[in-house]
Amino acid sequence: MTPSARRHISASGSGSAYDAGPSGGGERVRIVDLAQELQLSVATVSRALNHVPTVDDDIAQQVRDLAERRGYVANRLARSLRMRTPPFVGFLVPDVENLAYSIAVDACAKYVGQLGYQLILVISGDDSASEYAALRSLAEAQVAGLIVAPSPDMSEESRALLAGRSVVQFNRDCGLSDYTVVCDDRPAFADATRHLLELGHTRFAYVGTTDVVSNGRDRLEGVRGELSRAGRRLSNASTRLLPPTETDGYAAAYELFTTGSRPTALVVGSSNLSMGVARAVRELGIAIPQEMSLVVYGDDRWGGLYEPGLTTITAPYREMARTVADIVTELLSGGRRPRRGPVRLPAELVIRGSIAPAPPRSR
Amino acid sequence: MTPSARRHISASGSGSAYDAGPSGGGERVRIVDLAQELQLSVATVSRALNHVPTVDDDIAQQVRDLAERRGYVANRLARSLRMRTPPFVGFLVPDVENLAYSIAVDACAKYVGQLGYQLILVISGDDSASEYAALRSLAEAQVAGLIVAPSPDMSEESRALLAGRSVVQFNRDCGLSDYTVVCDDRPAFADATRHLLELGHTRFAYVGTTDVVSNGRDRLEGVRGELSRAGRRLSNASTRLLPPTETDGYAAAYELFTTGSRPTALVVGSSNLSMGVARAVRELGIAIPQEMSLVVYGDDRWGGLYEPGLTTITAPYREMARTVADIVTELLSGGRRPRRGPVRLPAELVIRGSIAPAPPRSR
DNA sequence: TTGTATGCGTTATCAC
DNA sequence: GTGATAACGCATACAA
Repeated sequence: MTPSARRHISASGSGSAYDAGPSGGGERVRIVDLAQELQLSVATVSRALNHVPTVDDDIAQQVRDLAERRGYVANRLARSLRMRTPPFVGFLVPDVENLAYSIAVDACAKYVGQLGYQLILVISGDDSASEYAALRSLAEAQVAGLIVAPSPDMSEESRALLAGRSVVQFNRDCGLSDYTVVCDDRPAFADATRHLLELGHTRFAYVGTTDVVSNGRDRLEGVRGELSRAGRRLSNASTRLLPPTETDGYAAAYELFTTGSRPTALVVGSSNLSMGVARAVRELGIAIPQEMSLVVYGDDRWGGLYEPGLTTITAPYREMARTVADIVTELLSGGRRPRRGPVRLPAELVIRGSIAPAPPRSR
Repeated sequence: MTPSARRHISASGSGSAYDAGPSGGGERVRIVDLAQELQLSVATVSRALNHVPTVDDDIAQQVRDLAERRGYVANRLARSLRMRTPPFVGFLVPDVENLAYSIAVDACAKYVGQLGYQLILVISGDDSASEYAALRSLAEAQVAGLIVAPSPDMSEESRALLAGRSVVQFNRDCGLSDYTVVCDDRPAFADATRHLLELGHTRFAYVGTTDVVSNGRDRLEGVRGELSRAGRRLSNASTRLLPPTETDGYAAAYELFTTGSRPTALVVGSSNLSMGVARAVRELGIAIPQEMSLVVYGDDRWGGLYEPGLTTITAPYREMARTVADIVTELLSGGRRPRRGPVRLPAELVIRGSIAPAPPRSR
């Protein structure tokens, strides 16, 4: 019995359209099957399929025709094992709902696809144990390169897993690689603060994420720095650093608005937090911008919908995505290495009606 | 020379931290390397690594310790080739920026990860050629199952590629599989229309996507059906079916608002279109809801921010994601097959201030 | 131009 | 309890 004989066991009277192959056979067709049917060696078939020029034109055409008819699909796992060239690129993100990540993942999946790679997406949930598991599974898949948006507290084991591989850091710089694409938030937050100062505000508050991640730190420092240049400072009571969730933002804002003297200017340093803050604002019936000026962070697409419009600090999502995709592309295509060092793309401040002069009686 | 001897060529004085392995070696360590170092056979090492009980406890521990020390990472491609059990699940989406898809992708990546699979993400861009290429690459990766949000005009070749595989349709039903998770938009669109009718509106307009996809059709039919029950109909002039992009929405709305008699009630049937429409509304200074009532579709997170709030029809994204992840999970774990037939989750109508009685002088 | 034989890293089937 | 050895599907060095 030939090695492939046992393959041809499937019945002709196949079941539903979903569980039968193109020719009615459930089993995948391999090179050896084609070779047998054409009375050729696997080597010749392989060469024909790969357009190796030494193979006879007629034979080659025959092979490719048969391959098409029989619905032959190459096994990339086997090919990759033999060629020692992995077909995958990994992308690790905390979550893919975040617009920054979804746009970047989208761009990278398209780009690497054009290069013949495929993108394996893994989610860390910003949890260091899940992150390690995710990275390990990427390593097991022999990824040719990986894009990593590290969690704030990446473990040593995780870092070790990354050693010796082509990695590009995205959105967060944790010193894992020479290749990094981040958003430079600081100037935009400083600008926003300066605007608020010029509008006469004195009671500032900031709601942002924990400052161990570089982004969180930068945003907070943007506000703090500009305040201190004006001889002011952010009190601890009016600085809230939280996990980036809607509910945390809501809770923090609610408390901020209902205890002590209410701030007249509030800057929010995260997209999810912004949504929670907005909910608290609306629920408490706080008039924007008459009673309070508000600067939020994140997706700008809805900010312009209603009057007075929402002043928004927004990351250059598309540009970040394009940049990281370009770097990965260059890294993979093996040509000249991309320029080393972090690429810092400035965030943009979009001013709309949600900021206004401080109310007269403030302080 | 032993097979592995040529491996140990890397120098001790390694370069930067990013291009050296944990032990300073750039080469990956394989089972045979561990076996040689411990003077064992590859079989024993493999068994120890896989916790096969027949192996001596001491030996097993030794092996696992060494594996850890040397940073051994299994090659899943080789394992999968041998075991004939693919480690991947594929997910095909038109784009991953769309909230419905990003949430579903997120959920599925997490779920399949827990089952030891990894998710390969491919993007079709709603283009049938890219879609075919994407599906083919998934087939080449030998995916154990795949989740597909088909493009409106999926080609025959693409369908053939899907035959014989476990597939779950997501968000769009194109008759590719018994397993389908979609949003039932029709009732919500009908509800919205009924509200608008009760508010005395007579000049309706609808801006939606081309109706060849079931979703687009359902949404339009929800509006049309309710109008006809009230003895009214949507004129062709006030029905715009377009590709789902912000710019298309803007252009269509702009034209709708500036030519002929302006509608007093507008329903939008797509998230991207909604953003374009909103931009046109604001740019033309149309007062909502005084001059026009507006119902949009999509992400509801920002709709409640400002007064009067945005009446929104929103898909149950989380529930859809959870459902599709559950089905895939059941399909993969090979237990009892999930219940066949499409799962239709109803869209939700969130009523806010953007709808109001029709202005007095209308018709 | 084509066929034979070998190996990619792993697991499984046999002996021992 | 352990060790040779053969496969998994594919690509290539070498022989013919």
